[in-house]
This record gives sequence, C-alpha cells and structure tokens, in this order.
Amino acid sequence: MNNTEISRIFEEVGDLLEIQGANSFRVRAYRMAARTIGDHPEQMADLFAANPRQLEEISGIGKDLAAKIKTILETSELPQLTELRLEVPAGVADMLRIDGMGPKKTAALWKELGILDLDMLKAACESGQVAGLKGFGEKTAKKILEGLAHVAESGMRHDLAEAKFLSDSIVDALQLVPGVHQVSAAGSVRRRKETIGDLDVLVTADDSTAAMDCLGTHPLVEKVLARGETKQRVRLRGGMEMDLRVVPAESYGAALQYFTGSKEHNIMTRRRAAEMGLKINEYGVFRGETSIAGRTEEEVYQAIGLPYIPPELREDRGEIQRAEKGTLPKLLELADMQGDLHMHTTATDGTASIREMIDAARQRGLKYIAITDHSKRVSMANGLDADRLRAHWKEIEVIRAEYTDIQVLRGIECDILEDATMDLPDDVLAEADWVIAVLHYGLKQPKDQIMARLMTAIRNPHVSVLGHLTGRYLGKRPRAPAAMDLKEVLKAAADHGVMIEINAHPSRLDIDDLGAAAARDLGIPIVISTDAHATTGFDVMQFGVFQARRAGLEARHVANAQEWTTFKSLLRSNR
DNA sequence: GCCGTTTTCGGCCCGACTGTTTTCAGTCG
Repeated sequence: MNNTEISRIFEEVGDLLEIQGANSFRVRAYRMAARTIGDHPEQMADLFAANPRQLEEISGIGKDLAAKIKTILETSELPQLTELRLEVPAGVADMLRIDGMGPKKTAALWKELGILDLDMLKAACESGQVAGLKGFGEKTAKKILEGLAHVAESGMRHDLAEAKFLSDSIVDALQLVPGVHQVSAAGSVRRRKETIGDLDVLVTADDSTAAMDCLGTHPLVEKVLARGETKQRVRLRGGMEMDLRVVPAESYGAALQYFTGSKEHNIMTRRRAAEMGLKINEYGVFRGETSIAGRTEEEVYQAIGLPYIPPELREDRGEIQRAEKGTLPKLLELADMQGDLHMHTTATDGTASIREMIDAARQRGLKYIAITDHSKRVSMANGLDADRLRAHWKEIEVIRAEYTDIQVLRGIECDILEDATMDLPDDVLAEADWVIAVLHYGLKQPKDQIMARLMTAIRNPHVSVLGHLTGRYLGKRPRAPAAMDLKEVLKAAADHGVMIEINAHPSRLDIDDLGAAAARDLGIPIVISTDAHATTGFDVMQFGVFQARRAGLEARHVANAQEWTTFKSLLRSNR
C-alpha cells in the first residue's frame, strides 16, 4: 500500500464518519491525516519498516492512526472502513460531491427518503419528494438538480495555466472599474498550486455594487451563484467557480492573507494569534475589540511576530517555524533564469527551426540553451537515430558559431527504453553537450522495472539530467506517475552527479514541489526547463519557477539560474 | 482523533451567505 492508497482510505473513513454524524474534530483528524500522508515525501511503508515508532512522530498522526496505518500496511485493509461501508451504502457518500450538499443533508436524504445514489436523488428532486422534506424546500431541490448537472466537473481541478489566465482576465477587468482601488487574485492561484479547484479574487472598493456588477456581466461568467454585500460567487464558462470578496482598504492585508490560505496555514496563524491573546479574521488582527493590523499582509504577519511569508510557502509544511527562526528561503525569481535546457525543433516534433529557437531565446534574455530533440524510440515525433542526430548536431554547430551572446548546447532527449537500455549508444551520447534521460513508454511497468530503467540512466556517465521524472500528466486525461522509490532514485542521482528537472509545462510540473525539495536537500542541482516545442513555448518558464518557489528553492539551488560560466562547471562531462 | 512553555482533559479558526425558518442550521472556504 502506497501513501496515496492509505490517504484514500482515511479520506473515505472521514466522509463516512461525517455522514454518520461523528464528532467533527474526529472527522477532521482523518482528513488531516489523509492529506499529511498523501503529501508525505517518504512512504509510510518505508518509515514503518525502518522504525514503527516513526509514524507517531508525524504531526497529526497519533497512537490510534499509527496503529491503523500499521493494519493497512500489514493486511491491505482497514476493518473500520469495511464496517463503515456496511453501515453507509456505497452511493450515499457521492452526494457529498454535490455543491451545497454536506453531511447533514446527505444523511437526511438517505435516512428520511431512503436515497442511496445520485440517480435516486435526481428522481426524488424531480418528483417533489425532496422539496417536501423538513429542512428542505423548492429552492434546495432545484439547487441539487443543478448541482447534479455539474457534479462531474465540480470536483475537477484545472491546471494552473488555465486558472491563472481566467483569474488574470477578471482581475484586469476589475481594475478598470471606477471606485475599485486594489485588486488581487487570492486562493490557490496566488499560492501557485499546480492544479486549481476554484478561483478567489479580492478587491477594495468604496462600494461593492460596481465591482459585483462588473463580474456578474463579465463575458467569462456563465451564472451568478450567490451574491451578498461583500461576497459573490459565480460559475465561469468551462466550469470553474470564482469567489469575489469586497473588503474595506484597512482590511485589505488581512483579507488577502485570509483568502490566500491555505486553510491549514491559516489555522496555524490563527492558533498562534490566539496564543498571543490576539484574534485574526479577514478584517484584521484584533486585541479585544481593537484592530492592531490589517492594511497589509506584512502588518498581519508582523502582529504575530513573523516576517512576511511568500504565498507559495503557505501550506503548513514548516514555513511558520522557519519564519519564526528567520530561516525562510529567498525564493527563486523568474528574472533569475539564465538558460533553458530542454527544447525541440523541426528536426523532430517542434514547429520552429534551430535558428528561430535561438533567436526567441535571445529575445527573452536567455544566455544559454540546449537543443534537445527526441531520440528514435519516439517515432511518432520523428525521433532521431544516431546518424540523423549527428547531422543535426553539425547543423547546430554551424549556426551557433554565428552567435556571440548566447551559448547553444548540442543536446538530446534520450528515451530510457522498456528493457532498461538507452535509446542511443554510449559513443553517441558521449559526443553530446547535454543529455536528458526520460521515460516516455512503459510507464505502467512494475516498480522494479521502472527502477531498473532509472538506474540505467543514472549510472550512464553521459546522462546530465533526468527529465519529467515520474511521467505524470495533469491535463484533461490525467496520467498517474510511474511507480518508483523516489527517495532511492534521488539518492542515486545525488551519488552519480545527475541533475533533476522540473519540467515547466503546466500539465507536467514534474518533478513536483515536494520532490524538488527532497532533491535540493540531497544537494542535487535542479534544472527548470520549458520543453518548448515552439518559440512561444518558452513562456511556460514561469510555471516551472512557481513550482520551484513552492519547493522553497533559491536561485543557488537551480543550475540554470546560474551564470553560464558557473553552469558550465556543473556539467557532468567536466568531472 | 490529536495535542500540551497555563493543560493528559478539554479544547480544536472563523465569518458570509442561503434557505427555511420566525431565530437559525447547514455549507463553504
């Protein structure tokens, strides 16, 4: 059982307990544990094998949950969940996914009307049964029917690029509204999470009406779901939902801090405030009735004795403790990026020539790049065999000689084949300036085989970096990461001087933030690459930088944030 | 179910909006 599977078990226990009306803090404990385990950089199985007591040392895991993890690891199941499933029919928990439905309503529909799944729910709404139930009414029944229509997409997360585009568009529109002063995206978009559930935008205004009217009539908005004095919720075209909050200027910082989250980070800041005899809400920091801070986020953090914490770090992953000790990182910036080391040309599946890619890179101020077309295994992209690759490199040599302000490396994105050999012979790889080793095929192979393949690449003396390591895909058709022992892979990479890529494409962002942090802790240089297939492909670098910031990386941790001469000394061929 | 520099018991973040109610419960973030 891996962490994801254990996490799902606790998540389901939480849902079922909640429907049963269990103590909400108990429910929260299961949900917190599910999240903690799902996010944990090390496998519970490994921790347990090393020392069973380690589980209890994880914050949010006590004696009871540690014992349950042990049971799951040993028997692949949890008797408590088996029992809960007998008590709560399988389709009932699905009702929780409907917007506006929580545990109380779900339990009422199940117990009072005998509704067991979403189909029965739909029928009961249409027949008027739901509207007649105590505590329900016409509007609730209608809202449930609407919610049912959106249930598939409501739980769906969208990639950061799409979410940021929508959020920026609305922010830009609100900025033009007379009487609106400050406008900012908040929520997980501001924290630069790799996928986004819904959007938050915050404004300060003399009067909320104009801002809300602007949003309500914006061409991207499909429907206004709720509107009050200070808060409006809308559904955008494409299915995402957005909250707009209007606050007074003196509360802007407190509101921005509050609505940026994460929820877990806010619980920690509020708890800290309470310990200091203060109270934080979205209007400010209060001692008794008196507001002592709130105009800026800096003020809010200062009031609880902390320096400003960048949004990307606000996940309750130790940032509060680091802030307290004054050891917060000075996060990488987009402007730090000096080079880009993963891109394609018309030689394989890119749309621009070598020269066009070099020119586009220069326009963006890059000082060095690597041209890394596909190797032959990727036949659908017209991947290069040894002969074509050597000819391609010759062409690069001729063209790069024309430029004095940018270094151009002759690279290759070489597949690690299903049988754990490299797609190109060693003597060819030896001639490259830069070799990215990647898994494209056979991602569903068993863990042992995936590990064998990765070890082949890591031990190969010519491999510079592992590209999009896990092969996961976050797009409309998500693809799970390949099975691997990440800790072991990173350790081997560290031992052999192989770098790790953060692929900046918004559907990849692979390796992820926690993985990048783990690599950094092992002293592995991180490379952030766009994997550009066109001249516009360079523009996704920002998303790679966001992911690096979430990992807490500084410029010194990122190989291609270094000056060319420094970067050159990091190249494996120089060792 | 977790947790502890006032605590091993008694807390656990906090406010807005909606709908169904006549003063509030449920849901959400």
